[in-house]
Amino acid sequence: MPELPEVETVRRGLLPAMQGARFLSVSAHRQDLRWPLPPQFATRLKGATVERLTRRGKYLLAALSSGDTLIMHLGMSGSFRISNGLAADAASRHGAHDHVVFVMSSGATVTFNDPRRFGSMLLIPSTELETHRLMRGIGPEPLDGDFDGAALARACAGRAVSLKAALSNQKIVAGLGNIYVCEALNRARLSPRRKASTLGGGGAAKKRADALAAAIKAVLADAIEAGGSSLRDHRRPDGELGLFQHRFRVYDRAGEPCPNRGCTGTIRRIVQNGRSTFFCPVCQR
DNA sequence: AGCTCGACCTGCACGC
DNA sequence: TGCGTGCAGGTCGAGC
Repeated sequence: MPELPEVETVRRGLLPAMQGARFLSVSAHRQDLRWPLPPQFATRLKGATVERLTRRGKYLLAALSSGDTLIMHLGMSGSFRISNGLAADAASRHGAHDHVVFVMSSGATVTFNDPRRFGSMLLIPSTELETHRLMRGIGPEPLDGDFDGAALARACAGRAVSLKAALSNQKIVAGLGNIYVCEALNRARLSPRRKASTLGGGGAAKKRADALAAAIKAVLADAIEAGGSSLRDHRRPDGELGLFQHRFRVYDRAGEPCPNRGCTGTIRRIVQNGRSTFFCPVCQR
């Protein structure tokens, strides 16, 4: 499910259920997510209050009153669902792939579901967050004010890889994945096959970097405003569908006309680094 | 160090 | 109907 807009949508959906609320009970129906759940997972959470629920790239971070931070990642197929039934009920009444259930003092039950189990939950002392191996080295937040063409060009300097590979790399920019990389490159009219290092330098290179940084910000902001994308039946925590999939310009649109103004090209699918890329070979150079 | 690729897992859509 | 194949919004770690 999750690239930055979906994770941000999940975060906003979970806020009223989790932020400021205490864990009344925690049930782990499966320990073997991407990594095994930490020892004493339920015990360490129980009784703690979620002081702040934030996001870094595609990670959700719950800072707890206990001094720990709960790090959550949705992998490819993870989702959260909020329900409000009787607490004892809700925790025991769980369906297929409901791996973790939090019963919160807000009255909400928060259920983590993840068929493929590429998602993860970790618990680490908050003081170690910044130096943690999963956090250290994550690139700039693309929606932050100081992310711009120059920052992007700097991160791509000397990179022999394609723009597609570079933007998919969380160390270069945080939060982009297969969909939004394709979408941003189409908006910026840049080829996914172009070398990332060609964003560096003056003149035309600077124009490319500025256009790409602006396109990344725009597509992410538009997608968040639409509540993210809902593919394959995925839902937001409140059960609503995100709507941005209807506004994809290229993703999964091979054979359709390029939507860029004045362009008569046709969207094509290619494979880069083992993943589908969708782009317009006519206007994306 | 950077880069490519296989591996991790389940489910679904497709063709035979 | 069943079975095989390929594909899916991620990312880690082995091996060059």
